[in-house]
Amino acid sequence: MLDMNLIRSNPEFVKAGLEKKGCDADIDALLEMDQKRRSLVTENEALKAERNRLNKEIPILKKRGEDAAALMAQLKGMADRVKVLDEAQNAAEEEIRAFLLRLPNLPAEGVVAGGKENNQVVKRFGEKPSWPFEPKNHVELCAELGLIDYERGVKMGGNGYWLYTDLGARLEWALLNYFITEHIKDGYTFMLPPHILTYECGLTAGQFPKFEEDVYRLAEEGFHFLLPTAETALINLYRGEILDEDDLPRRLFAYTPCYRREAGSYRASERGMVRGHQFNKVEMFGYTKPEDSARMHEELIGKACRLVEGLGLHYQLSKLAAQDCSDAMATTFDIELWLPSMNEYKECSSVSNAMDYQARRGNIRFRRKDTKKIEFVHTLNGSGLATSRLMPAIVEQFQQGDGSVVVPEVLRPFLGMDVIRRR
RNA sequence: GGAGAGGUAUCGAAGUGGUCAUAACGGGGCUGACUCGAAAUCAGUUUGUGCGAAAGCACACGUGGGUUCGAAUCCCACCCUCUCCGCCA
Repeated sequence: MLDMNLIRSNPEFVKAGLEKKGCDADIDALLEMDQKRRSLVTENEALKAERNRLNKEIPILKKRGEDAAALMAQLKGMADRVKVLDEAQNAAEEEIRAFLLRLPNLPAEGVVAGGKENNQVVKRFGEKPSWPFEPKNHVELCAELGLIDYERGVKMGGNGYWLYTDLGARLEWALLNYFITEHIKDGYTFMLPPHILTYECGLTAGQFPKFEEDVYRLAEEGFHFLLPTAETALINLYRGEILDEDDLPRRLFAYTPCYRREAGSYRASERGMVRGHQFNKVEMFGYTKPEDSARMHEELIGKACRLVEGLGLHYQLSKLAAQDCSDAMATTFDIELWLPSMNEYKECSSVSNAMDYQARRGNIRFRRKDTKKIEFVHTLNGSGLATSRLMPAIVEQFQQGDGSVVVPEVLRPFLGMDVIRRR
């Protein structure tokens, strides 16, 4: 959520930022609503002050045994007017809130305009592998090596699901273990949150109201949904709380499956595990003071890069253009893995700084020790990492002529083998 | 699922229609006094949001409505927590 004070005091700056994000919301209309609201508040509060003053006289009159009927009749008239003003004020506030909840975050300084085509590759690691034989794609490799059972996965979950079998399950688990171990080494705190969340969680994260249709909603009274990422849970850890300055920064990570409807199927172009309705992810999450969020963003990007580098995979790091960042984020860097069969780089991590956007939605604040002032925290998140594109990248990039796949060294202790072979 | 209890500041908790909700009482925190220092003791202090240039005003007793001149208090709906019983991994 954007700061109404900022919109009021610097509308041109806000408009320019929103335009960069591809949002054409009518800010002048919002300013008008705000003006209307404030004049209602002024009128209403003056009336209430007068009412409160007069009301205090009633018990005094009564105690003296005097007749308060005339005063009460006068106050009755005021009460009716207050009721009308209250309703108008509530309606105006609700209108503004609904408007603000749909506005995306402003892009951070230095984020370029435009969409995907303007993303900038800021770093490359490794090289595209080449082979003296015809390389296979990951669907073939995973099937042949018995890592994934696509058909039976679909039998269980329908289109968009797969089943990790035996070594595939163990490889997946080894990846997760590797990430978790590294995060613990870095002093991050491990969390296992609920997978079913309330509507309020999605609202705070910035996913609702816009993307209500993109999550799996449970058919029951109220609104509960399966989390699309652990970020949605972790952003709600301190919702509505005022933290001590000493509590910051907070460095967290969580493992959860992620459930996404992915309406509008990409299946034809994205085979295998590149896009599914359920995938595993370890998510890093940070809470900081405003002045520290840029530094933590660097830290999270560095951590995500190191995890991929540890696996020895060729990737590129991209700084996203404004319209490729999701709504809630001010700036985002993606780690994109090379998938030889697709001749494309595919995202396996997205590391973002939401600044105070999510904190405002969830009212997450902290108190400065010296001034005692309360401010919104900054929140950051990043995959560290999502596995569903790692396994394809690993089997494709590390395949050998005999159909086997060399296991990255860092996974060997967890998997207990050096090479995955056909059996 | 059944029965009961309850949601008031940083914590415990009083307050069942009025003129002290920043809110009794107690604890904690902070500041000061006393002390070589600490403990103990004493005194003071300790919510957030909105509107406003400011003074100040308004709002908030789980949430949303209702009754009333006036609601923490009465009525309705919803949310949450705890205890006991049942069921279950």
